[in-house]
Amino acid sequence: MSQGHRHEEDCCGAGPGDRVQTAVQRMKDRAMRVTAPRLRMLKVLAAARHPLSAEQIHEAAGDDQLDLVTVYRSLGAMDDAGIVQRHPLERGRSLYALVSPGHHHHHVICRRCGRIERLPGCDTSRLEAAARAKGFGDLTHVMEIYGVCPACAQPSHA
Amino acid sequence: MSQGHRHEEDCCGAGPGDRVQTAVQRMKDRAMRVTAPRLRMLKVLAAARHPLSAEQIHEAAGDDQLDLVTVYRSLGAMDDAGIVQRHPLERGRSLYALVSPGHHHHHVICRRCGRIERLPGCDTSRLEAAARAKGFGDLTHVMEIYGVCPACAQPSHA
DNA sequence: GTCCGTGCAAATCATTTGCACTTCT
DNA sequence: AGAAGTGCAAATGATTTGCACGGAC
Repeated sequence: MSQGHRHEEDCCGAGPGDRVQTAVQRMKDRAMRVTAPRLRMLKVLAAARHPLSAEQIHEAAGDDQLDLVTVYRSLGAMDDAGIVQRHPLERGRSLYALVSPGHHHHHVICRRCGRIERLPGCDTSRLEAAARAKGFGDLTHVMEIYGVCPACAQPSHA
Repeated sequence: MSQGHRHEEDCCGAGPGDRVQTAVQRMKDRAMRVTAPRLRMLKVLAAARHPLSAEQIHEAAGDDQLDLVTVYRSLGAMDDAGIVQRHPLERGRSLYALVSPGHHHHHVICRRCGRIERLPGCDTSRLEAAARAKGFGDLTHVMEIYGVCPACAQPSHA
């Protein structure tokens, strides 16, 4: 999961700082405590250009600065609060990303190297409508596309 | 990863027995061995009207008739062969279902009671096209919708 | 001062792997 | 015969929980 891309922010609007502030505000609204470990996590999440695993967040935040268990617990709380979005994926792993309202999207994940890229948009409305028609409510969805990225598809790579 | 469409009759009127036979044939084509444990699993899968967990398959096939490990290993092999479709879901669990060519679909899963219902169709073509445009190949996708089913939404149920 | 959040250790749980043995083909 | 499949035990790896302490409000 290492490649030295350095892209500040891709497209629209809010920089990392703003996103942290927004998240902090939402935590306060929810009567959640804003602690040093959580701020570290938020900074990491705000700077990330794609979803991260708990382990990656732990490491990026300085693994000696906060416990992995705390990362899991805080991510759980933030997920419940709608501050981060959890992306459950194959083999029981999950990735987490700060929620950007109005920027719902999904990803392609390379089956071999784990590289992740964002895909624009989401076509689930029809399926969600069908689910709603069956009487289901409070809908959310999980969706990831898996494939082999260009680099890994290179014959020389085999 | 190719699916050879051959009999149209499989599509519309296939009973459990037919589905087992189709799966057996595909296993033979792939030089996979058709063994007693695998036949048991196929019968269970063919009779199911929704995806099952490895544990459920193990139990339904007679937990003393085959080992849980065998269930996992065979499901893995059948998944690779495109005979069963694996539905990875939250918390590291997976469900498996016999593949019905031409009947690709997804499900709604009740977050509270685990009830599963089939939803018609799949709208991922646009996203897969986007992934392909980014150079990714050999695409597959994971997608499940989560919600609260009518029964669990009942106030009296709380 | 209260609670929520944290750290550390130990526990879970679904799934995987090593190895020797059995059984298809 | 020989490879593929199986069973049992033990390992893995991500995530979770128990409990006592510490810090945010």
